[in-house]
Amino acid sequence: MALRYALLGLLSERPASGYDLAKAFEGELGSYAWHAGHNRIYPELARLVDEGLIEHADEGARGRRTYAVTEAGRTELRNWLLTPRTGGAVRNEPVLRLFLLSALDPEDARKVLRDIADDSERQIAELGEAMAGDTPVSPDGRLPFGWLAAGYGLRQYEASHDWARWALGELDKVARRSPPSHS
Amino acid sequence: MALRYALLGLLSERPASGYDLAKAFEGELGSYAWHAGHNRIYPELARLVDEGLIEHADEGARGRRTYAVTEAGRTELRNWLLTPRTGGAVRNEPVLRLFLLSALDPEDARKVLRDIADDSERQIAELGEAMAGDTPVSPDGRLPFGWLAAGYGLRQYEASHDWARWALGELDKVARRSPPSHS
DNA sequence: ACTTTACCTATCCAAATTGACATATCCATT
DNA sequence: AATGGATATGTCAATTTGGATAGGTAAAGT
Repeated sequence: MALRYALLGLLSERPASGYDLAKAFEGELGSYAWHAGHNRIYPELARLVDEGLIEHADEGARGRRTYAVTEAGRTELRNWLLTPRTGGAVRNEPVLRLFLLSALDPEDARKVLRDIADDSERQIAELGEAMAGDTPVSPDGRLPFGWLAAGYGLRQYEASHDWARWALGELDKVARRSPPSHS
Repeated sequence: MALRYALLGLLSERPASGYDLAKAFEGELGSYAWHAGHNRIYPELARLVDEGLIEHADEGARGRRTYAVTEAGRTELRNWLLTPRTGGAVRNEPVLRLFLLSALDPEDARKVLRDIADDSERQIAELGEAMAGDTPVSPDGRLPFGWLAAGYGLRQYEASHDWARWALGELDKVARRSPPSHS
């Protein structure tokens, strides 16, 4: 039930076709928040049109059809965003991996943690570069889509990095207290 | 396809019944990483037994049946954890909300951001308390389940908190540059 | 002794989701 | 003019999922 709001949100930034929307889900949005392929997008767009939350806006080349949010759609999205949801659906494989890390023996866990630390470091560098410079301005007094999200991503990666290094330290502590069996 | 690994992971900590496992998913594991109800757990346990990844361990009162991981299951879990997966399934409603925040006008966005800041502050206090004290030790040289995860959660909330306050600042900046229309 | 509560496993069905398949157009290169 | 790649929309069967429902046992309270 969250896909529809993702679509409404994307369309509220600017009108787009199903294809455009599918592209959007391949970026950070799809990697960190919610993913959907075109096979789910097209049917959902049809439903949204039925319900009057979006409307057919334009026709382009190759059968391209762009959609735009209606006033009703904007209201629906706003209501959803302003209603604090307790316990929305969470299904996050990367985080599940972290939860299960204790199932590995310390050596293996260390390897995974080092990978996480390296990876997050890389992402931090990338995002930091992308966010360098001044706050971008939008003519309508809003921050551009993605700017806030990028800031969030950056902080998440920093947190992951910190955590991985801390966890490595914790493993070391435990190792010192109860050294490996071959001793 | 990740549920099975969650189950293998939980069972590798200690043998448990389907009921126990369902309970485990109601805690932090289910809130932040992956959720499953008993209606999915029982069939999956049956499949895992079929495939020889877990085995029937014990029979208790009230028809209680506990399962334990087999050597094959342990290997399967280890392989999964050590194989860095690019783009595992992510479906995270709370984060989606953050991505869509730019769709709100600044006033509404501020309200949401303040809620996030308040909420994360509360969570930080809770988790910080839970983690106070020394690193817990396990007899087998492993960190107990949940300790690493709790550390991760704490850092995530701190990142959320930072982010929300930063985002509020960004909104202020934009507001100063292009003041509200009623001016 | 009786009742309530927690424990414990199980299945059914509608809805959601995925992966694979299908089709067609436009554009750039050769 | 032919080829190939990116654009673009759709469908369908098989699986996964979630909500509801069902039925039973042990322990604890009264």
